[in-house]
Amino acid sequence: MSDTQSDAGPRRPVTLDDVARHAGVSQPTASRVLNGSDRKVAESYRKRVTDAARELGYTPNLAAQVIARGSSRTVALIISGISDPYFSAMAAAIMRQAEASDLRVSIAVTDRRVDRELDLVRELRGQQPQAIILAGTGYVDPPSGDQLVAELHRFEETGGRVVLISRSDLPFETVAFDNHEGARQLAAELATLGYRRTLVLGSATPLLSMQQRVEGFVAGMAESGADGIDTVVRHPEFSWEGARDHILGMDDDELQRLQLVFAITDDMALGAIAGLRARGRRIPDDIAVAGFDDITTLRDVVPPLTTVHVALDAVAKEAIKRALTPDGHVSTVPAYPIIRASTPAVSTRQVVG
Amino acid sequence: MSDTQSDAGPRRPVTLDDVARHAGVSQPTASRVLNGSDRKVAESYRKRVTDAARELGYTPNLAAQVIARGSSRTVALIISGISDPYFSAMAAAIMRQAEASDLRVSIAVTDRRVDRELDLVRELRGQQPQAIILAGTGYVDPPSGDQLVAELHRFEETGGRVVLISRSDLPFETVAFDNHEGARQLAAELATLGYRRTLVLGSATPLLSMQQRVEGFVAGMAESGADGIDTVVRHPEFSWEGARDHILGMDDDELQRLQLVFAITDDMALGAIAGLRARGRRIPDDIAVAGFDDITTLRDVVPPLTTVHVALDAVAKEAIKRALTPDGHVSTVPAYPIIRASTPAVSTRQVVG
DNA sequence: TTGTACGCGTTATCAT
DNA sequence: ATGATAACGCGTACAA
Repeated sequence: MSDTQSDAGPRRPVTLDDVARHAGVSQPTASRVLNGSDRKVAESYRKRVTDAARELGYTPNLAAQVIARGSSRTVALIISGISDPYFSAMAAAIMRQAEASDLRVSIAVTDRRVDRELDLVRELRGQQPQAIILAGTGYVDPPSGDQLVAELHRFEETGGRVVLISRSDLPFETVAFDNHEGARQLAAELATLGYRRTLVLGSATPLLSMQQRVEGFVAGMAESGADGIDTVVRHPEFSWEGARDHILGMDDDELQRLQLVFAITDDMALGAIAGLRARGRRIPDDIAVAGFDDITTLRDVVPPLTTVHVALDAVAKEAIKRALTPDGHVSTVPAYPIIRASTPAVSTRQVVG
Repeated sequence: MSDTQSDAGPRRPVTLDDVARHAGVSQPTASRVLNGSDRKVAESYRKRVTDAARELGYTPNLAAQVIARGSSRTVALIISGISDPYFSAMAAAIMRQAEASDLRVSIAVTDRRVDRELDLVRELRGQQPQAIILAGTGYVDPPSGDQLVAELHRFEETGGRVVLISRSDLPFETVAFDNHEGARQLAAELATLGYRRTLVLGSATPLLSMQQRVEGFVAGMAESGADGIDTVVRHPEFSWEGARDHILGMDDDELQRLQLVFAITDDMALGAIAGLRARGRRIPDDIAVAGFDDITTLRDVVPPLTTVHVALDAVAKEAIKRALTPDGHVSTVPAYPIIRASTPAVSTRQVVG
């Protein structure tokens, strides 16, 4: 009461105690009115407290609540990046779903650095989140896998939940989309369209879900039973640039005889297109291209890119559900191919060069 | 020591106390070793503590640290969305810079709902962050502006910092990029290229920075002094769809005589292109298009889109710097036009229709 | 250098 | 229904 509104240096934030005193009630009562769930407070008191809170501009100190309660209505999301259209869509979907369940999301980014993942889990564990969601990268042969598992187990032991998205490499609840099956179906459809000689652009970084896409595609092509199936798999750097550079560095003859490039992500497919164009190939007239993910960016790409669609909203919804209440073990969200103009039927296509 | 590793239900997380006891030292000593900055602890003790911590899998309870310290090495970022390529790039840049300063970033999304902004500030204030960074939307005539300002002031009074990005509508530290000047220069260059009859797609939502882009562009065109300058400004919904739909709904005659569409964001420019193509116009043969932001997506767009580039990294760096130590009041990061193939010189262009 | 004691803002337990 | 009082996990004077 003694300090004026003037700029008297950083003041202490308004606490529940201040509110209680201002309202002439005890601190627990104020707590019950403002934050507690059981509302057994007389109307007259209730009003005085809410008024005081508004007047003083009270905001509950979240940290204090977490400490006192022991839980935190927060989920921690560990994701490889956020500028990438795919991951940002994933993050957005998760935040949307989380908000619907009145959950805060704290995002941590690994930037594809393997060891960061372990550090982040350790750090996030300190936030006492309801759950830790690991989305994105999942290495085929996790370098610090044991430690990561140990850390996550500790988190589970203290009541936290661990949810994996698109990576079944660790022994925790997993929400997967069917990378293998999606790629397999895509290959099947493309084979039907007449494609035979394909370059598959995989990932130099050994990511499990990406490997599944490669394998699914190769299997789909093989299963088609068509004659002359010829699928070459390469593993450039896992990025737009990596795909483009690989195309740029290709042998001219090899490029010439190719009918189709399938990249394991749309991002790489777009990089491949950039490379192909730089080498004077027209799409789809000279060569067809297909990707995976069905990112939003595709709406602005010409020609429309054939890809595999993943229902990110469904994934996010399931992930948040799992984060709140444990379910079975692995659930799979379907992924299905969408054929667009970048892969027309081969028969109707001019044979060039 | 008495409990086994077995699944005996959710255990209590390991606390500093546990570590201290396990190491046979006092709790403050453990604190000094693991978290404190002054390292006046005997080497023998130090080792015992770190060993115990590792063995037990100790992680500091962040909430408790925040409470005890009163500060939090966290900045809160309030942003309109995260799936949008522009905002996700902004968020990514800020996270990158923050990490370099050993700061956590907690992201909150408004989804363009006006009132959310106020709610979020209130809520985030409870996290006791070092700073609150408001990026993105800034309304010309803020609906709940006074309350927002009051809330932010309270935050500042308690030692927090407020940093605005690209919106000088509120009386706080601001990192702006020169929307007006960038758009003005763009218009000047386009006028030089021979463009006269332009449709400007602004925003139905009254966003200050967007208004500046419109005004800058209009001014730039007018200042060119060229004959026949004819600039029409429209305000469709502020989105890809809004821009596309506006084009789709345009009068045929009006569309016919246009030479150029300038949209205040690349996102809208791409929507406009979609609309123009749906109406059978080729770009840039029939009509030219320019945007603003220079989002990453543009690398995959054909023809390459003329736009205004903003150095987001510089913006983010400045914002984080301000978040840590107050500076002047407003600093401006330059924005400069990049002419690409979507706006060729008019003289070299076929006059169609 | 190390330990004791207390405070941070909140919720929860228990009398009243 | 309300108010003392004790946690929660950690940092930090202060004393030893």
